[in-house]
Amino acid sequence: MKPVTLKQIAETLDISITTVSKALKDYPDVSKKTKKLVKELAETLNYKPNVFAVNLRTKESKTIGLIIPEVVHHFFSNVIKGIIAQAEKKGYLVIILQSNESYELEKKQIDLLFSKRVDGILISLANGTGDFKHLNDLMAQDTPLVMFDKIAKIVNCSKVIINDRKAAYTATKHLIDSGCKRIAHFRGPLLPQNSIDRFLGYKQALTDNGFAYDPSLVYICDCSDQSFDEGKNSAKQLLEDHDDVDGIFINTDLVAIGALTEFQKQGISVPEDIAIVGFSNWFMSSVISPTLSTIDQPGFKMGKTAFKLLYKEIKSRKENLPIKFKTVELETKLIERESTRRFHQKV
Amino acid sequence: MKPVTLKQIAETLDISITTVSKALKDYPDVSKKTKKLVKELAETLNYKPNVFAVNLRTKESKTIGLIIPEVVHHFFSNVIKGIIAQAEKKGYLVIILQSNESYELEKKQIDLLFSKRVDGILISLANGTGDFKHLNDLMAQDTPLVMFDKIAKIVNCSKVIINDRKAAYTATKHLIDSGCKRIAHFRGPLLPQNSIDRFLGYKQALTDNGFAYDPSLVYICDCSDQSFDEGKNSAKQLLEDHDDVDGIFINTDLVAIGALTEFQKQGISVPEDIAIVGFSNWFMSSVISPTLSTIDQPGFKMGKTAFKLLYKEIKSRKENLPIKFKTVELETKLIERESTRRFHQKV
DNA sequence: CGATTTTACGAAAACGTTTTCGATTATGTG
DNA sequence: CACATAATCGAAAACGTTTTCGTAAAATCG
Repeated sequence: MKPVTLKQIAETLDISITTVSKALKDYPDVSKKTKKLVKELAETLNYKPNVFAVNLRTKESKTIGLIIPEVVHHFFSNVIKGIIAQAEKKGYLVIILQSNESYELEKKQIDLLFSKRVDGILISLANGTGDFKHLNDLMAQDTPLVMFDKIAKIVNCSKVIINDRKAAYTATKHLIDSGCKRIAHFRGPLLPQNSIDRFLGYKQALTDNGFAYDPSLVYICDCSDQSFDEGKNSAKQLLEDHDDVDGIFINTDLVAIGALTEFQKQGISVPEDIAIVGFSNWFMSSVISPTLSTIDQPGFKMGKTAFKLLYKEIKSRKENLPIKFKTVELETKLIERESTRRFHQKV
Repeated sequence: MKPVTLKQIAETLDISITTVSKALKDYPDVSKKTKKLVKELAETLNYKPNVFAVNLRTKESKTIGLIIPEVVHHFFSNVIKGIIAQAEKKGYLVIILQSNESYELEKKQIDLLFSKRVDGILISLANGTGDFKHLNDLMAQDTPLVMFDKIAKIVNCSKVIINDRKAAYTATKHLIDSGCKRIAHFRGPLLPQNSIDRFLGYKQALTDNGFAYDPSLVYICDCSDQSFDEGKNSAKQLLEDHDDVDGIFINTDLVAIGALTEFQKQGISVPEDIAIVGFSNWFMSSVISPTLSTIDQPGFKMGKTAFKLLYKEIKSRKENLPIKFKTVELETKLIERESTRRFHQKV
């Protein structure tokens, strides 16, 4: 009933534990004969090394931690999938924790993962996180850390991101190229760098192309569970406030779809009256009517590369090589769909 | 730089390791005085017990494994969230693996988790899984296992499910009560028990209410990534095959929304021409137009209770209590929305 | 055949806890 | 004061592995 150990194999074969261990790991100083004997017995006894002992000896667990603001999220769940897939390839397991966008929770979870002695941590920051002591402490204690998507530029570690600003610029430029003359923006919450960057990209696209930036055209959506409703509400508000807006760049597909729904309800036609570009390329955006132009945000790939960076760092540390932090910026691309398909007047 | 150990505390305080360990765990046979001393020093040194050693000693890792067919899935991601939330409450961490609906992968992952010596495993079966040796082996080797949602009735372990058959019956009955005279069914793949049960519930609702069961009204959707498109295609096919269908019970909300989209495109109005009931209560179904009637499937709660059952089993095993397997059936409820709001003619 | 190198093996320490059980000291009782 | 009891403590084993280093036997060589 009890799990087989090296000791048992050693005793039944009447050799030492050392030799058994070495045989199983193909050390050169054990004969082919005994290797074969040991391996066969191990096989028939279904021997599995006790990871607890291995961890203790080797000081590593082949496990990494992942802290994510929200699991139920189309983008993040794709990231998770990418991370798990890549980790599995390298023999790593991943423990997932959810910060619920709370700084306090995030701090606790970092602590928890550290005390669990994971080999490294992958994190996408909570919106509330403005202090980074917990992250710097972690790294000071020799735990590799890489941040993705929602990052802190100040923290010195590897990162994988998209260029939110550039992507937003492209999205807004696309509205301009589509002939929009007055372009609004539904932005995300004030805190995370991403919504700031997207906002800045929007703004710069405007000014670069001779448009005046008008703060009254920027609406804030607190992208929570109610994203969809916030889209609807902001759309409603926009219609009350302005009658000349003919294009909107929206922080997120779900909010955009909310807005779209509201417009359709009020008889505003998209894209003829108002063109819309979303963000994320959520699968639903290719599915609704009109299909939604958007920025493709490669979640799965982000997960994969985030793990790859972490893996490199773990390896470097083991081999005592110098570790150099890297920031990789993943390509986004504009997906043109019906919601911006108007009379094109490219400049 | 190196982590603090009991030994270091013991040496600086000039007492034994034993006493330090006991002091930290509030054993009765150590004086308040030394307890205070030890605890204070541990605090200032930021002592964290080495989990690897603890695991080895106690033979448990306070970690459970979770195998799920697909992470990027509205229902499953809610289950994941529920599991993580409940596990965290009890001090457990969860390792997530994805089977991609593959039996082979599932088997490997069970093996992997077993060799990682997780304290227990939560699983929702892959569609392809028809053989259960890997699960029975696992349990024979003393690893607690509980299955949820996609289960195997044959395997003797705790389970948490919904009554798919009953829910489907309710959904279909609702169509009948809404005045539908000829009701189709878009079912899921042939294998998993869930789609079989939903199909059976549909069938029984028909026959119980004096409707003839017509196999030609049952369409199969292989609920993969392309669920939405399958919904569209099945809808298209249905319109070609039959012109008298006025109600459909659909295996999944996403497929239902696909069908809905196709109907709208072809000028079939929902619910007037065809009423639709979906399954899952995906948030999108309350958001599209017309809003979709559906069966609410409590993913988050399912995750929580699945962990609770597993936790109980882990505890029982530790205390050598007899373990009794339990199957808990979670309530589903019909959500009536616009897609079935016709001339009600309740019997 | 003696010297040297290879080959094959094992003893033992170490990783950091937890827990049993025995020993020592302090306290209480008559 | 002698003795029993209670209060504190620590030695040591155990969990199962990995790895260093030493040694004995076998093979090689001149």
